[in-house]
Amino acid sequence: MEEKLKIVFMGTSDFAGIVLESLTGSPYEISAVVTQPDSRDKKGNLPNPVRDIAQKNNIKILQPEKLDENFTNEIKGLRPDVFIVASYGKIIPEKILEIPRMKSLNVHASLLPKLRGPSPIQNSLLQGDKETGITIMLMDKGIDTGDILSQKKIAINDDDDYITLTSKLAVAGSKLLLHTVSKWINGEINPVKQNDGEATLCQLIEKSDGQIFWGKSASEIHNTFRAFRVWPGIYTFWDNEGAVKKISLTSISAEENENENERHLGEVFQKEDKKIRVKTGKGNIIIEKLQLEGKNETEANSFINGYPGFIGSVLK
RNA sequence: CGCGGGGUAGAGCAGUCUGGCAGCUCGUCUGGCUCAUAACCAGGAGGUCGCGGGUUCAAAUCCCGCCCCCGCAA
Repeated sequence: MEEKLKIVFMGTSDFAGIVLESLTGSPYEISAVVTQPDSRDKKGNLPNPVRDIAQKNNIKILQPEKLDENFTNEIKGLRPDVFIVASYGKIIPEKILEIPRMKSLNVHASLLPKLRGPSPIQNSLLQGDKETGITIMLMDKGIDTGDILSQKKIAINDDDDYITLTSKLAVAGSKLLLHTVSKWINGEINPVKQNDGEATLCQLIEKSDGQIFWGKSASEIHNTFRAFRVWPGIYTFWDNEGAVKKISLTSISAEENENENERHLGEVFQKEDKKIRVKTGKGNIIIEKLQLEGKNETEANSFINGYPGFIGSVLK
């Protein structure tokens, strides 16, 4: 009888949560889950699906502040056969990656070498791509530069946003991972080097990336909205009779082929159908729901009942 | 003690500083008008002004305590 394969899982996001969930149903043993420390908030802890799923399945949870020597020794003590990493959120030192005899596998949400880095899902949406995918690869000291074990393409629909695309990718990624792991441990896969010449990089997303530039086209702004659906969202500034307030747009659509030449960029207006529109560099954005700073999210039509001056103002 | 905005009719808001009839826009109901509308006209219903206490002839408004929602920062 051979022993069960011992996995240590490392991950933090929603994407990682779905992958972990599928591993809990696999024939392998999950020795421990490593995830980011909980960030605290006045209103309670930020959700961490990985932590929650591990808790539910009675899996040991490690939330180290630093991936230092103490942590390295703790992991060594678990004698893992393989690491599985899915958007952990920190760069993992080579010393740790080298611990398992069957190496460290990463589930990355792009078709590598395209979109290496921490935000592949958002960036595929930002670029308006029609297709992305999942790559399972071996981890090395570079960022998403390791040899590829398997890949699967996923179509992006026009109505996909960060939430739906993450879910699609995670579900497909989970399947591909289980498949790949079983072949990998049986020595049935030859890793393939990445073509570095075709590589593209994506950056960590910052809150300020969510600010809208009205000079961009409606479809570019809408792509930003799709990409930043969960975080950081998209926002703009409204001068309400001298008081400049931040407004988050929480539901919008794009109207690419309309052109209101006589209006300013960022000007808010209505047409016969009463929808709230904003002029952009190319086409209009229709605002369906929004949230004024300090207030709850509201329907755009309700908002203008209370703030009729919104129509005709110019957003910055 | 991190900084700040807010809770008033089903929805969105004004009114609070300076106490004095509970307001606006939308929705809703009734009737009218129109070839027609997310249009227009007339009329109506709908409120423990977040909760508790205090001051006052009089409190949405001033004072004290509490609850809840949200933005920023981390």
